[in-house]
Amino acid sequence: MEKVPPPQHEDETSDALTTALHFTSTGPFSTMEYRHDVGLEELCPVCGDKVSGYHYGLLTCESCKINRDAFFKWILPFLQHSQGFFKRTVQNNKKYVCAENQECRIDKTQRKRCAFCRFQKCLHVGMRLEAVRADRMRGGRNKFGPMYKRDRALKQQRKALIQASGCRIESSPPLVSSTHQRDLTFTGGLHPVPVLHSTPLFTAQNDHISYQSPALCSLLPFNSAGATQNQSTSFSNWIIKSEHTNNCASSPGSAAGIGSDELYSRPFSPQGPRMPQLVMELLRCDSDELKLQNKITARLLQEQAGWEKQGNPSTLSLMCLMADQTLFSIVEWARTCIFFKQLKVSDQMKLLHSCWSELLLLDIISRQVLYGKEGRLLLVTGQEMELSDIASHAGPTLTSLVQRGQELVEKLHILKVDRQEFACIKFLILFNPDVKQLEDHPFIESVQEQIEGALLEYTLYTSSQFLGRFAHLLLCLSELRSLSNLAEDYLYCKHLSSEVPCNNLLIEMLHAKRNWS
DNA sequence: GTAGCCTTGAAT
DNA sequence: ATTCAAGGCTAC
Repeated sequence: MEKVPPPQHEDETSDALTTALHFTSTGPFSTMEYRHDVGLEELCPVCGDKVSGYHYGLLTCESCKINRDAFFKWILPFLQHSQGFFKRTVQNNKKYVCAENQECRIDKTQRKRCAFCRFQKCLHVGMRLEAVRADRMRGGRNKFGPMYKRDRALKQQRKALIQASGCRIESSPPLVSSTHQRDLTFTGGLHPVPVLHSTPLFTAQNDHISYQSPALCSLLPFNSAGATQNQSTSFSNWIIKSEHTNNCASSPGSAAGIGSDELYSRPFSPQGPRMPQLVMELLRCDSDELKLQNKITARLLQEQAGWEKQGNPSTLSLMCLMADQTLFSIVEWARTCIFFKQLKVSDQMKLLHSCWSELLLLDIISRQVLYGKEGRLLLVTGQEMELSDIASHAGPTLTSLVQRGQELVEKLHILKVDRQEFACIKFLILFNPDVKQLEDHPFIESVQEQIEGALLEYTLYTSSQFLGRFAHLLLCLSELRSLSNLAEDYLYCKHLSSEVPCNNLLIEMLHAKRNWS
């Protein structure tokens, strides 16, 4: 569906960004200085054979590249209504069926044995449907060019990190145990409620606070560079106070832009990978979970007073109000966090408009992974819902969304993703260089690269199988993106049928993104 | 059907 | 002019 590839910004940068960009524009792993053969010694993620180059979105071997045709025969039954290329292939409409349990092992020697599982694996590792040309035109370049370029730069960086550390993949011991924190309880004074609207959530108090659609720009400081820690921003009837207890806004490195020299200068100590300081800096930008819980609970308590007039809202409406409040906290996090507050408000808005739903979803998912219990949904207020209850009350779309969300939570849980990694992932989502018409594109790209580097280094530091882990995290990121798109579509439908509260930030963001693209 | 090699052609 | 990831060809 994509029309135009994002423009390449490799020109020299303005003074304000010089420090931050120094690392990527002149450093040893500049995106402009990769060698052509970077990564070619890698193994095909589908079957483990030697890769022959980038094919349909990632480095694979020639054999798995060629198998796109069979892949399309497999996918065809699901795309009967598409036209063009698929119509031409329709006479070969051969349906692949797995003779086993759709979980055949795919490797170099066995890859021919099950076409179904092979192509499922192609999909799973990230081969891109869109890279196959409907018109079968040969040669030329496609929109994946910049992506391949970034990937190469990252691989080069990774290789250099490994060389610098002198460590081998199989000999790197886990240096730090998982930082899972499952000892925290958030039940507080609130009781778990199986289905929200069956029980009053909060005891009513205070006056009803109504609000009109607060524009995102009113949440952002007029001059982002001048944002201070305790600045109050008012909009409509809300007063939002920045109550961050972290020191990210006032830390010495972040005020005028973190220079890579400070945070990311020496990839490794001679002994091996070290804890990247940048990761700790990103973590410091996170607000405390308990404080967030109290703040959002308090706001919802105020809201509740207004409900008595119209009767209790539906569970879905309540969830939207909660999501709306969480969105406020996400915007607050963004506008005070490192790197982002250096951006112009216009770029800040573009980035937030593009990724709000991913951040929101990540917030929910990370809460389940870090603090949740199996089979239950832990809300931002600290309350819990039975997932089976949600499933029994939800329609097929929401049920499948929840199901996929649960699967992602499970994946991240098995990976034992910790707060540090979630903090990095949040930044990776926020600093998306593929967002259109960014004024400070080079800066945003450089932040993205720094964060990727830091996350990679962190996984090196904490995991014995770091390469797989890093790749897994990035895979989860793409699943998160597709889930958030589905969630947006779902929400939009519910909005059109007036089943969710309007005039809030959530709906405003929903509209803004649709108008934008 | 598979997979190694070939041709193509927009972007650089 | 070069690059390199598309699609094509064909021996197996």
